[in-house]
Amino acid sequence: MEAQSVDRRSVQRSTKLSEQLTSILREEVLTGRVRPGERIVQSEWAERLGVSRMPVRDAVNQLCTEGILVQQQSGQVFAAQIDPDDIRDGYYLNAVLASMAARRAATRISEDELAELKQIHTKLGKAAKAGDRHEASRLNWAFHRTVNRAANSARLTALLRMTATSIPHSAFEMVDEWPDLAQADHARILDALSAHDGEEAARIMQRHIEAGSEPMLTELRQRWSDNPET
Amino acid sequence: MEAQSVDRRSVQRSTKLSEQLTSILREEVLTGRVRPGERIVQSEWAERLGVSRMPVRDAVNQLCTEGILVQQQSGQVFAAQIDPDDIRDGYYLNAVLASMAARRAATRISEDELAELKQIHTKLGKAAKAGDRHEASRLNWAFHRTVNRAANSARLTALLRMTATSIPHSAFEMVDEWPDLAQADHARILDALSAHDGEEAARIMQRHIEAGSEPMLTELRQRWSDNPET
DNA sequence: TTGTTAGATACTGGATACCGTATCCTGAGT
DNA sequence: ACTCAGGATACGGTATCCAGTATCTAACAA
Repeated sequence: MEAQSVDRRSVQRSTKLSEQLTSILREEVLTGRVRPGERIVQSEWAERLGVSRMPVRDAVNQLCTEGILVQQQSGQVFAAQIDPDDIRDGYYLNAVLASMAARRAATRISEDELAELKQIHTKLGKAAKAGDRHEASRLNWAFHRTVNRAANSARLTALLRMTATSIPHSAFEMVDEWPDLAQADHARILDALSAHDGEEAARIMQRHIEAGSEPMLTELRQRWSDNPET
Repeated sequence: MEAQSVDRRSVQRSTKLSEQLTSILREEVLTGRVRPGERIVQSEWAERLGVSRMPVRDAVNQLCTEGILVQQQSGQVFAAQIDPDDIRDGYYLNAVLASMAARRAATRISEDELAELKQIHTKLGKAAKAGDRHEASRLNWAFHRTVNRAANSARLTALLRMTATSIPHSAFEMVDEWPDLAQADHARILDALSAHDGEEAARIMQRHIEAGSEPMLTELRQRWSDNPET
């Protein structure tokens, strides 16, 4: 809970300050540094982070709609109680949304986008062979982002963004056998998209994401049972 | 697009101004009064609605995370293109979330909450018999809200709130045979919850919501095919 | 001692004014 | 017709201020 002011000059022009604060606060709650039920006071965090109240306000609002924070009628805001089930549901929901996106992408995807997807796919294969996990992870996210973008739905994109917040970006670097499984799934997804077969694409995508999240969930269950009450 | 300032004194103390504005703006976009792709300028809407920029800012942010509005890197905000598939997906997603909530409610629900649910259920039955559709609709929402609350997950609640925005509150008053179907489903859900059978509750809940949305979706498809390009 | 009430305190939502910056638009010059 | 410079525009953020309300505290009454 010590001071950790935000360095504006470093990232500035790219990201909005309120978004940085959203990430910081979300992390604080999700990692338990801010305890469940703890009250969040805008002005305190503003001072602590060395910013004005407004971007904190925006961040708090955002996290309330994400369900990371909870606002009661009085207006006071508290850290939500997040349990393993929430994480599990979050992953599953992400799979459902990604599957919807794949279905829609199949009917709308252009040749250019297919080509881009194939390129990412082969690059990912090379990175995996070379054992470059970081690059593989990056390309994996690029693959999925491209499919989601091809779905061409602002609403789906927004919901995916929300559910994705519970998934660590480095998640796939943890699992050993993941790259090979992913490559096989991606290939099938690519086929389904090329054939414009929405149902097939949706089916594979959902299984793909659920399978990918499984190792992380067991890992999480492990940690939680080690440490039942924080 | 004419002026329609907000009357504060009417609802005031209960709802935040920014939430009222969120509803208004969402409605404007969803009904097409604000055309897809049309630019949203905070200060214009602030003046039009007779409020300051700030609550408009909050509303715009909220709608961006809902995917009703889209913000591009430049910072400019535009009305999203919402198509029938988005609505369909929204309903389905709502069913998935409600099903998750039911599963969790089954394991956690208290005797008090079960009693409350039963009370709502019987009241709904009476209202339906009496042909009071408005009251029946209200009680239906109460029923589902109670189940969702029993799930006791801030995160699920938040996501449900988001998906619910695409569902008109009066939706169920439109469908003739709905009350009887709903009563039967609700009874089975109640049984599953009483027996603390999560999987059963989840299964029925999902089918229940999907079935309930079907008539509205055909209605929507109808309207859309009548009027293919707004 | 316990319960109630009145006052002090603190925090949020909102209004207002202002600044720096990035984008866009427009028009002049080539 | 094209490019580029400069102005207009709008957004994010800061700083203050205010009103309403919720919570806390402490005195007072039962």
